[in-house]
Amino acid sequence: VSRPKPGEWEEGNSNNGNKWTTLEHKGPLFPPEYEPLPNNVSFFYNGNPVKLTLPAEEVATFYAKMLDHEYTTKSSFQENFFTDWREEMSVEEREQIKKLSKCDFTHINKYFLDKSEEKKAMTKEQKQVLKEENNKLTEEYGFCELDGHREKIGNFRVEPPGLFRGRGEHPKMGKLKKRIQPEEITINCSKGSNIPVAPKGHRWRKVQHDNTVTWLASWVENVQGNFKYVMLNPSSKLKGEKDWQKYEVARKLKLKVETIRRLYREDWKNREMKTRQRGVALYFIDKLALRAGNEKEESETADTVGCCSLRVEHITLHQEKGGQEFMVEFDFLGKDSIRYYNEVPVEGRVFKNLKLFMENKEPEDDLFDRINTTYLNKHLNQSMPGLTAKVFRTFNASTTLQEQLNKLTTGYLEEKLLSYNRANRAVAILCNHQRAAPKTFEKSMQNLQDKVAQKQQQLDVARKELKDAKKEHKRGGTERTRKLVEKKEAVVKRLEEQLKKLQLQMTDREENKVIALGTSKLNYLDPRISVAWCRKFNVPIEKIYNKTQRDKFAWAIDMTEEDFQF
DNA sequence: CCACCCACTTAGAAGTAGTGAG
DNA sequence: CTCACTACTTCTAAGTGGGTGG
Repeated sequence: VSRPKPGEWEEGNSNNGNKWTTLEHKGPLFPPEYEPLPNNVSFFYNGNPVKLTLPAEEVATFYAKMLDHEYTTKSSFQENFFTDWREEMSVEEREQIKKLSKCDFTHINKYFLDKSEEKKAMTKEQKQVLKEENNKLTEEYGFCELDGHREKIGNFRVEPPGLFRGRGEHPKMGKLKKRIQPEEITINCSKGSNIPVAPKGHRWRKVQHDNTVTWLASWVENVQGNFKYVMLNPSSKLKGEKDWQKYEVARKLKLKVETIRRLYREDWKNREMKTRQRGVALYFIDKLALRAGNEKEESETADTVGCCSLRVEHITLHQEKGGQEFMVEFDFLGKDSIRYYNEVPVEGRVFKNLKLFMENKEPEDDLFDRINTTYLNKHLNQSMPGLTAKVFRTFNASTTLQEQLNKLTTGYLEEKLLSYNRANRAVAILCNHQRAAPKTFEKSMQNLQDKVAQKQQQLDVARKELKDAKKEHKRGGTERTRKLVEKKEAVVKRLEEQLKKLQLQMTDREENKVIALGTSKLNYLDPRISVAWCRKFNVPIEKIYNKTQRDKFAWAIDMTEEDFQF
């Protein structure tokens, strides 16, 4: 399939706001109907088995499946679940079941555990059959036709019902996420196309033909009232083009950033408080890659903040700390309730301004009380069309990667990769990308450690053997002893190499404990930087991007620009 | 302005498949 | 061949930011 190259995208259909001309798809795929529990599996209340009505039973299974999850130990999860569960009960059930503490889901839990064991224990052939069935569904529902191209859909399945799992201290955790009916779903496709057929006995909420948006189907989720969309996979032209544009905006910022920095530094001395706050907020966003920090609905969501929504309690000023002047200590929960902790030396003027912003305020007051993200973005847009707060993250992340990669040395492939990963981790640290340490982390480190020890031992033995061989050769040098020395030398060399590689691998793993090298960084790093680096240092692209990533970045991997610089 | 609506990107966790050592 | 572990994929929550209308 021939596609326009990124350079040609600009002139393409981006001007008029239309996202496509034709769009045809099969509609989203619904999760299977609820399968009632067999009669020998019981829910117990107050020690007695209780046969639940189907709707109540289904919700009970959601909880039962999560019994060994930390969520179920949290009181707000329990309370939210119980309240919503009771809504699904019959009058009689509601009368009978009044306390979660008297509910016993362990039998149901065991039933599902056994079931998953059974599934694991299936024969190869049975598993193959299941896989085939799944492939068939993906083949049928997982693709659409957009402007004559067959494109992969990102999420073609309707989200199944379950219990809401918020991140952090989410006030709505445990609430029932209801089953979505076709009657709630809006379909978006082109006028003349084959309209998706709703499941038997059902109809869609609405079928529309709006080509100014990119989604194929949408519905409103009941827990928070948010919109949910079925959209294309990142490998699609539509998403790829958008991604490319994002990096082009970031590159444009690179040309302007010095001017913008000069301007916000000027703002620090402005007589208006609002302007000063704007200047300091931008400084944080630029220097620390903080997120913009939109306001969010209190008590509806976890208490997290970004730059503009920082509160006085989130920073501590130190005139002097650790031998450095004007230190600001940040401690707050950001997106996904990931903790941001940082001690940063700032310029005297910034420090003075922060003091001013905090004067006569309570800890829970906004630090930047005169500004918000809309105001900030409007201001940024005046400096450069298309510039918003989030562009700084893309710009700073990509710039950091480029700088790190520019100072690389050569060596073994493993050494190059370690350096590459380190450059990536520098970005992850900048963006505060973290993850919970994997449960098996310590163990896997130990395994590597053991491997290293084993290799070291082999090496010791080999060295000893080499020494002996050399001795023997010295005593009476023959062709045979010379060959032996050569052979032993080769063995030692090979083992040394293997040991070194193992150690490199171990270092990499260790450094990867909490600093995520997952998918997050991919959102900020212009793939052309990495592709150019691979070419320059003769590293196969598969070593740094897996299949999914290569699909996503096909537009960059195909690029002809040999010596791309961000 | 502000509140709300909507569409889209970004994010870590969870789930699954593949792989390599024993 | 099996099983444990890892690497990859999927899932969906949680952000950003534009628009609109009062």
